[in-house]
Amino acid sequence: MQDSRPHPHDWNVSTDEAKRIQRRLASEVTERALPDGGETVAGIDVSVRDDTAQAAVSVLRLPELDVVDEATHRCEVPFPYVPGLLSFREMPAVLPALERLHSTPDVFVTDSHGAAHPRRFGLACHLGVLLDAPAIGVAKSILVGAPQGELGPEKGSRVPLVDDGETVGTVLRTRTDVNPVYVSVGHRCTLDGAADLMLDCSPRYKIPEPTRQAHKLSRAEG
DNA sequence: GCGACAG
DNA sequence: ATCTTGTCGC
Repeated sequence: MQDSRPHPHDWNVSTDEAKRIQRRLASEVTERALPDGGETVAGIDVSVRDDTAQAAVSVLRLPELDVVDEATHRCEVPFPYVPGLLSFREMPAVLPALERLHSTPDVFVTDSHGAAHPRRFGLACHLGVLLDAPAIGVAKSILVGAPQGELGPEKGSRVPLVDDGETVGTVLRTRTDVNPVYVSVGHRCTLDGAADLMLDCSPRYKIPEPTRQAHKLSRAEG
């Protein structure tokens, strides 16, 4: 992936400014069909140790899920962890890592929420809008909303994640008898399409292979 | 005021 | 997220 725009965003902002930015950019999230065919999916994750963040991106090709590209970037964390403002903590480390890729992924997947967020603008949305590319959020726990109805125990089972009367995500069982993950729209995808793709990316583990690989890479030293 | 709260 | 050993189960 080649160099993106010079100053996509100023990350040194107050929490109030961050919330205003989220509310403004949330209106730019669009829903549309995901590209189909033998695509490449980039998993993104960030690990933090002693105020230093290491972002990692692992690009996998479907349907085999072979790793075809990787990149990392380390920097000081510029923002504390505040529920709802995760993107302001992790994006500064993620963007430089993306610029180091040798290819341009078709879809981006983050280990966080997209629209399943207080202002409907989680990290997956922020990434998708800044890159203007398809993005999906896959979190391991709920930030807002509640599962609608009971989720079946079988792999592939799914129920809506509803917040304030609005479907903001999908509770998806990627492994039989294992806790589900929470999928939500980041940008340029439909909720069902996102859940379908994440299921295709989880042939063996609960966590989709792209973010699973990125998680390992973010924890690796270097 | 109290509890909840992605990573 | 991170700090951490052993342990139950396929």
